[in-house]
Amino acid sequence: MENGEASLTTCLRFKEQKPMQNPKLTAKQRKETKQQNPKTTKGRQKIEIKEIKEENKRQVTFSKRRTGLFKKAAELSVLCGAQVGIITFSRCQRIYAFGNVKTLIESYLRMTPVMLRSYYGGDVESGGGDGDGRMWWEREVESVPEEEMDEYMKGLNGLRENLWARICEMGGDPTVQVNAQVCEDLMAPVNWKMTDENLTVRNDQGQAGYDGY
Amino acid sequence: MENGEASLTTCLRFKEQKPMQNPKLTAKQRKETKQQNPKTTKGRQKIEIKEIKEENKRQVTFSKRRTGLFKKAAELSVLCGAQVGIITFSRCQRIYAFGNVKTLIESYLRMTPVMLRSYYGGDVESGGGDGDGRMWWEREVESVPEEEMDEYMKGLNGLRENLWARICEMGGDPTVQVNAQVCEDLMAPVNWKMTDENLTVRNDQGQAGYDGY
DNA sequence: TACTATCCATAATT
DNA sequence: AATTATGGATAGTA
Repeated sequence: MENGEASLTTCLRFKEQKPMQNPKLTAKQRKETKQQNPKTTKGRQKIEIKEIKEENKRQVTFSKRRTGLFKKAAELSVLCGAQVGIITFSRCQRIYAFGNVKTLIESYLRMTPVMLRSYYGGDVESGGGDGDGRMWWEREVESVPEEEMDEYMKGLNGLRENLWARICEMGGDPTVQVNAQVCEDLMAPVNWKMTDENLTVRNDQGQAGYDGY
Repeated sequence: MENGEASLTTCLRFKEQKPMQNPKLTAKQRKETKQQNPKTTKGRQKIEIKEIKEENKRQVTFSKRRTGLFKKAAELSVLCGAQVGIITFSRCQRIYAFGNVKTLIESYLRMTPVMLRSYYGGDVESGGGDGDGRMWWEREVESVPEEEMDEYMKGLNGLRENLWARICEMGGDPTVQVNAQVCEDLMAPVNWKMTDENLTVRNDQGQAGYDGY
């Protein structure tokens, strides 16, 4: 740990040589003495990337860095004409989302081949289904021959279960639907303005002025 | 446009006073002259946040900033014990994703009340369904009374269409399923290591060494 | 919350 | 791709 020791030494030396600030001085006095001794804080120090234990510090960091992350995402989107969506769950499962998350999720799922598979029948029949270019689960109920009806029902039922299972895979009671206020079209592709209100999505009505973590 | 003029002036002055570098010098010679004249480039300059027109420059910026964004997301996740997922579509609809996107999407959808509504029947019946605490679409086919079967079928069929419609809402041919190689569990909560291979998700097999945008 | 010194991401350049 | 100098994000403090 030569590195750690080195930075510790630096830190101590700093403290010994320059006591940060005389707490007895008023703000005005501090401002006046700035010219002679401009160093009033240690400024930003390097931190190790590991979980922050202190609850309060962690909340502050989460708030600051989340804001920074969303700002970077907005810049990336504008500069490069890309769509960017971010979903964040804080420790206490509060959602913070950035971008047109709903649309992006749908695009994402559409490009994910595992989405629609029959629960009972294994993989979706490849090659376009039953001769008319549609998958079996795309056919009208009325077009299913009577003799295939039972199998079709089973498949459809399984598909429904499978979809629901996928949605609820994370656990928890599937019948409980948290009534989240979900922002959906936050980010215009150009001239997007960054405000905390635009960025932050809350599960409940947090008190104003308290970030809520 | 005082600002633009000012920065232009600055730029010109720099060029006039300090020609960046003599192109005739070898790398070794440049390194040796560093001590006398340390300024060899203009370094990072301030840019306006607007769409980059030059294709090549935009690709480079997208690659750099995407990497930076994902790194920030990883740090946020580790420092604050939060789950973070990012979905990015480049201009040419190439997916780049970060984090356990699948899981986060499922959580997100679970907290979104609009997910499951009957296509025909309007809203899901509130209050727990038909007396056994389950929604109608959760019931086994076998438990549906004969006289309700037709309506049930219609509802189920509608539900299926509704789900699929939601998934495909973005447009495009729903039967086309791009075989995306989707990373699913990229980010361990702690000790997560940042490598380009871990971060980048491609829709196709790009040539090695070419970022592909 | 606001400030400030520091450090890191990245625009420009090779 | 690699390098360098700058600009902006942010850790620490008040």
